[in-house]
Order: sequence, then structure tokens, then C-alpha cells
Amino acid sequence: METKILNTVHNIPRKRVTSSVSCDVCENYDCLIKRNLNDLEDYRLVREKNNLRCKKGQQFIMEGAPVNGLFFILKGKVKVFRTGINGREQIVRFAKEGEIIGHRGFGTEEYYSIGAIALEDTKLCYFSKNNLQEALLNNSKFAYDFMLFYANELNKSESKVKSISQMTVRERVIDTILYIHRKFGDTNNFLNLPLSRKEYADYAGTAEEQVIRVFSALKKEKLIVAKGKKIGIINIQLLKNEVSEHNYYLDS
Amino acid sequence: METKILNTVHNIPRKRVTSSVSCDVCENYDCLIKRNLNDLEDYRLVREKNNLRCKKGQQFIMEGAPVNGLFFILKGKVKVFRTGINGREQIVRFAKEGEIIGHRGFGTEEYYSIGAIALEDTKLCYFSKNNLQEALLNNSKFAYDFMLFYANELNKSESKVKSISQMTVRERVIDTILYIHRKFGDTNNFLNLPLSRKEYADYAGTAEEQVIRVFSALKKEKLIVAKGKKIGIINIQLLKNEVSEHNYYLDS
DNA sequence: AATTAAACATGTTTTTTGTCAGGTATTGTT
DNA sequence: AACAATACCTGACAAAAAACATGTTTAATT
Repeated sequence: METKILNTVHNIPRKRVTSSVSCDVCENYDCLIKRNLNDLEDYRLVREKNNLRCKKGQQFIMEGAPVNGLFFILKGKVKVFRTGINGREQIVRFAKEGEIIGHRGFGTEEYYSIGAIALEDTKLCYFSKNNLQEALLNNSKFAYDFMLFYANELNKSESKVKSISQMTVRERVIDTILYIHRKFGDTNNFLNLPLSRKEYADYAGTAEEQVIRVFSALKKEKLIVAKGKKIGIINIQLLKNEVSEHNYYLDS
Repeated sequence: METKILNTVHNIPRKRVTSSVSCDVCENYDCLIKRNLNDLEDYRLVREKNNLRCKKGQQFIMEGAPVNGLFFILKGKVKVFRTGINGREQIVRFAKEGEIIGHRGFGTEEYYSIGAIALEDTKLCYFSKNNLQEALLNNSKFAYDFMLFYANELNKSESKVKSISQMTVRERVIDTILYIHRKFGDTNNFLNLPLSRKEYADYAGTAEEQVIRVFSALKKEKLIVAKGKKIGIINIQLLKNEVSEHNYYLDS
């Protein structure tokens, strides 16, 4: 158990700092920075940003490390987690292009309460806390956008509180499948983000065996197909129906 | 079951609009508006604010009602809840002087996802969404403060996700007692906010009977005293120890 | 003061979930 | 191809929690 925690921390290859990619040419129009770029070009925020590359499986935020800045995903997929009792991993969310990582530490928190691991080769943009603060305090529209972003995150988080405390294991697993589908979509009817049963469990807040059982049941009921990590949804409506009483609305 | 939901909605005495209390003379220095008052005096936000009075037990936010503004508690205590499956009430949090109610609806949400009930006679300040928006978009410091506020709320909410999914019922009940104690304090060793076992259950995410059982156990173990709704903590350290592995940090 | 309703309490049963133990299949590595 | 490692799967059992039943106390109402 103990070792498991440590495993995720040691032996991490150094992040490579690439030549900085300008925000001007960025394609992520969902990105909060990009959306406000017109007003921000003069700030150090965008001039001094850094780009990082992470290999698949690499952890780029450690739980407990001091917060010096904030990451945006330029390209790739990431899982955000925290370690609970007995080193039990809890996956907070999955993130893709344009999303922010580490913002939870931006408030009064001095240290990251979460860790982040790249699920595939990932490019990140890094903005320092100071530069961010400067931009926010000098641009009310930018600060307002950031505020709305947090407000939405809050809504999602609270929906999750509700789900966890009121859904059954089966419902939570279904909800997780739908979440992955909403967020990452599918190609050839297979979800675009391959996850292990363990990862489904860590997100749904249950044990690996339970996920396996639910998957087995859903396969028998012809609601999904599952070839190893490749999960396909056969009847999304029936799945949605099962969780519809609870406003399923966790993240998008 | 169904009727239970409805009961909370009908037959509500009209809110009385009192002569507006100026923010200048307000004593709630924790209030986000009050803290930024120097920069905000020229905005309609503070000039056009309204004051409302609620009797004990009165609901002043209905789930599903459109969001037109935002409430601050000038004086009193409030419970914020949402209705889950089978009309099962889930208490999101308790709030006191200076705190904001209804901010979850401020993001993209058009309708309140929560309801709010006064737990004692309560005075509220009401700010319209438009005026708030005007002030936020013209004052970066104010927007930044609001952003930080949401960031902190997010941290709390996510801590709660962690707790709920990893704590036992007993731990969650203890955690709730400690939460009430942190937030409302005690006098003569009795918590300042009297709640029913049902309300403890709705906050802790369990059933009334479970809370009663845990209370009984804690009484036998001489960790608390309980005379009806009056709950007193005897040994706070032992209680804290039981939940310390989990970062107990939900709200303050 | 009597009556009713609400809150509190506890024992029992049932359901759900977690854990353990032992498999097989799949994948990756040498 | 052989091997190890990992992921996947299933059954059996134990633990936890929820639901039910029922009784008692306390508070509210007439």
C-alpha cells in the first residue's frame, strides 16, 4: 500500500521545456487565455509562458508540492487524482485540450491537493501564479471569466457530491461511462479514452471488482460492449435513463 | 414522498422588504461586498440593494426558480439543500452572517439548483445579477476576490467528495458535528446551532437512524452529550482523531 | 391537561457493498 | 516461444449500511 503511493512519485523523467508555443497560433478556443488574448497580449502572462512535454504515464503535478502556477493542456489527456486513506487513489476528473490543471491550488491553498498524470503524450502550457495574478487584477473581464469558470467547476463538484451520496454502485459506474463518452466521445463506437477497470473504480468511488461486475452485467444486457479496455456503448438512451433521476451533469 | 417535496414550496409568507440597510454601517467584514466597499460605492450594486426578512423556517430560495440575483446573510442562519431521488433532502451546507447564498446559480446556470431555508429569523441582502455583473466587469479587484471565493468553495466541495466516498457513516457523523462546531461554535459547551438528527443525517449523507445510533455510541463513549437537539462536545480531540486521516476541511 | 404530532431510540431484517481467494486471458518483454 | 506481469473475471464470504418495525420520549397545539 505505502509503496504504491511512492511509486507514482519517484523516478520521473525530467519534463522537457520546449521552445515556447505562442498563444497566437493556438487552436484551443476553449482556453480561457486564448479567449481573452486580445486583452492580455501586453501582459507578462502570455509573453513569459512556458511549454512542457509529458510522456504517457508521467506525473507532472505531485500532491503536496507548492503551487507556483497553473497548467493548461495544449494537447493530450490527463487524469487528476488525490490519494485517500490507505493510499487509495481517487480520480477527481479527466481533462483534455484547453482545460486547466492545478487551479484548485490557486485560491488560498499553498500546496497542490491533487496530483496529475498524463494519460498519453501531452503538451502543457505553464503560467506562473504571479503573472496570472497580475493579469487578473488588471483585467476585470479576464477575472470575471475565471470567476465563471470556478463557479461552473463548483457546480460540477456539487453535483458529484450528490451523485456519490445517492447513486448505487451500478449507477455510478454507468454515470462514469457516460461522463467519458460526453467528454472524450467515441470513434467506431469505442470510447476515445481507454481506461482500466481500476481507473473506472477510482473515479466512480468503488472497487475494481464492482466495476467488473457491472460491466459484465451491462454486457449481458446488451447495453455496452467491452473488449479489454475498449468500451463501446450500444444503447446510450437506456444508460441515460438509469441515471436520469439524478441530474447527471458531472463535468462535460 | 412526493408531498414532502411540495410541502417545502407552498404556503410561504411573503418576504418583507425592509428599508434598505446601507452597506456603510454593516458589521460583516467577512462580506465580499463590504470588503470591497471603497471601490464599489459608485456602482448601482450597493445603491440598489434590497433587504429582506425571513421568519424561522421560511424558504427564500426555491429549487428550480430562475436566478435573478444573489443573497448575502446580514444576520441569521440558513440551511442550503437540494432534493435528490425520492425527495430525499440533501443538505449542502449551513451558512451564517456574511456568507453568500445562491452563488452556485451565478455561473451559467439559469435556475437555482438548491433551496435555502432560514433556520432562525434572518435578515438578507439581495443584489441583482445585472448589478453584480456590472460591478464585477468594471472592477478587477472585486472580480478577483469573487474568483478566489469560488476557488475556495471548490476546494471545500472537493474535500467533501473525498470524505463522502471514503469515510464511514460514523466518521461522517463525527465530521458533521465538528463542522457545526467549527462554524457556529458553542456556548456553555452546547453547539450554537440546534439541528435534528434528520438534519445531521441529511448533511452527513446517511439515514436518521444511523445518526441516532452514532450519537448513542458517542454518548456511551463519553465523547459527546446530547439532550435532544442540544449537542455538546466532551472530548473534541478524540473526535478529531477519528477523522484526521481524511483531511477534514469541509467548509469553515 | 389532554391530545396529537414530531422527534428520538433501539432491535431486527434485508440489501448493498467491500474484501478475499483463486482463477483465466491478455499483453509485453526477453 | 517462453515468461512474467498485468489486467480481467467470478464466486464466496464478511461487513456495512439501509430499511423496517415498533416503542418511548419530548414538544406543540387545542
